[in-house]
Amino acid sequence: MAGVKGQVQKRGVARRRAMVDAAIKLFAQQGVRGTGVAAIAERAGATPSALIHHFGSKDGLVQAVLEEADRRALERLAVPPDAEPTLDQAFDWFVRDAEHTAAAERELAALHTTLTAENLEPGSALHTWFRDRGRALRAHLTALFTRAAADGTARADLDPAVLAAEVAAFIEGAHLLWLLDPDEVDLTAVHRGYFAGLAARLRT
Amino acid sequence: MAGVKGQVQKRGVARRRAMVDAAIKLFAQQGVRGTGVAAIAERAGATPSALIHHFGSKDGLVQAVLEEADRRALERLAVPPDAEPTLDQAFDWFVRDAEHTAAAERELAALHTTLTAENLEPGSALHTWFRDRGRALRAHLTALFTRAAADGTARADLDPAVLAAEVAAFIEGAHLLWLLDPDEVDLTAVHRGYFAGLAARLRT
DNA sequence: CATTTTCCTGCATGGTCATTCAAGATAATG
DNA sequence: CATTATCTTGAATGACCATGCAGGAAAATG
Repeated sequence: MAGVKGQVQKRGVARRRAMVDAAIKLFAQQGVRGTGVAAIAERAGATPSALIHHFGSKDGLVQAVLEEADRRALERLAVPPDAEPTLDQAFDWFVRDAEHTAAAERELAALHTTLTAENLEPGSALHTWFRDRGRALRAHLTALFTRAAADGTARADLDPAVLAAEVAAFIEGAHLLWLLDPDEVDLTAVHRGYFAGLAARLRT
Repeated sequence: MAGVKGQVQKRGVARRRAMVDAAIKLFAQQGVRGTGVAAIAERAGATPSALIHHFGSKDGLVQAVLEEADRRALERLAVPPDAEPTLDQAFDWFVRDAEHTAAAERELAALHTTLTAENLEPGSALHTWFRDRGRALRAHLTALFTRAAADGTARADLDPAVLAAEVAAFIEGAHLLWLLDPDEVDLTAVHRGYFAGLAARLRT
C-alpha cells in the first residue's frame, strides 16, 4: 500500500482519484460484486496491478470509495452536524436535498442504495457501516421530533423513534423507486407531498 | 431443458422445487450475481449439471425463482386482483401484510429488495420486470385514491399519483430498513404509524 | 422384458476473478 | 548526476464461474 512511509507523488494522487471516481460509477451501476477490478482500472486508464498497488485489495478500494462518498455528501450538506434545526427547516432541507439529487447526484444515490441492498445480511464490514449509518440518521431524526414535541412545535402523542423510522423509510424508498423508474417517479414531487403532509399531521 | 415433450417424473418435480427453494434462499442473501450455481445445486443435494439440465441456464433458474416468488405472494394475498377495497380496507391490509412479513416471510422480502437493487440499471430483463411491477402497484394505488376522492371518502385536493408513489416508497423503504436492521426497526409499528397518519391526513 | 424418455453425474472447457511478483519507468532528493 | 522511493506494468497463479457433452441410472411405456 502506498503512502505509508515517504512522500506521495502528485501523479499517484491523480491516479487514485481517477480510480475512486471510476469505482464509484461502476459500483453504483453494477454493485461491488458485479464489478471487476479490471473494469475499474481500465476506466481509470490503468491496470489491475496498479489498482491493487494503491489500495492493497479490492476491499481497500471499497473502503476508499465509501469515505469519498461520505466526504462528498458532507461537503454538500453545508450544515454543522450539531445544528438543531426546527421541523420546518429540516423538512425543507430534505426536499431541497431530493431536488439536488434528482438534478445532479444520481450517481451517489445509486451507490448508496446499491451497496446497502448488497449488504443486507450481517457479517460483513459493509453491513455494519450501512446499518450504523442508518441508526445515526434515525437518532438524528428522533432528536428532532423530541425537541419539537418538547417546545410545542409538534404534537406530543406520537413516538419520536417510530416517526424517525417512518421518515427514513420514506426517503430511502423514494430514492429506490426513483432510481428504478426515473421517468415515472418524480423524486422532488413525492418529497414535497410527503413532507407537506407530515408537517400538517404534526401540527394538528 | 426438461419437460418439453413427454411426461415429467415426480422425482424431477421434487428436485426442481428443491433447487428453486435453495435459490430463493441464496439469492435473497447474496443476490443473483453473488450466488454460484454450484452453491445452489449443493444445497439442493444435486450437481450444477443437474441444475442446468432442469432450467437450461442460470437465467432460466432466475426466471423460475421469480415466478415462484410471485406465486407465493399471490397465494398469500387471498384477494381477487380486481377487488376495489376502501381506503381503510387497503391500509389495514398493508399493515397486516407487514405483520406477516415480519413474522414469517423475511426471505421473500429480502429476495424482492435484493433483486430490485441489483437491477436498478436499465437494460436487463429483470430491470423491466421490477420496474413494471412497481408501476402496476402504483397504478393500483392511484386507482384507490382516485376512487376515494370521487366518492368523498378522502379529500380531493391531493394528486392521487403522487400519493401512490409516496405510499409505495414508504413500504419499500420500510422493508429495506427492517431487513438491514431488524433489531432496531419494527416493521409493523412503522407501518401502523404511517398508515394511521395517512388516514388522518386524507380525512381532513 | 425391451424400448424410450427423463433424470443425473463426472469430466472438460473457456472465461473471469482477485492477487502476487519481478522488473522497468518516473519522479524526488541529496 | 546518483541514489532512493514511488509508481506502473506484464506475466503468471490458482480459484471460481457457467455451461457443454457423453454416458449411465432410473423410471415410464408398450
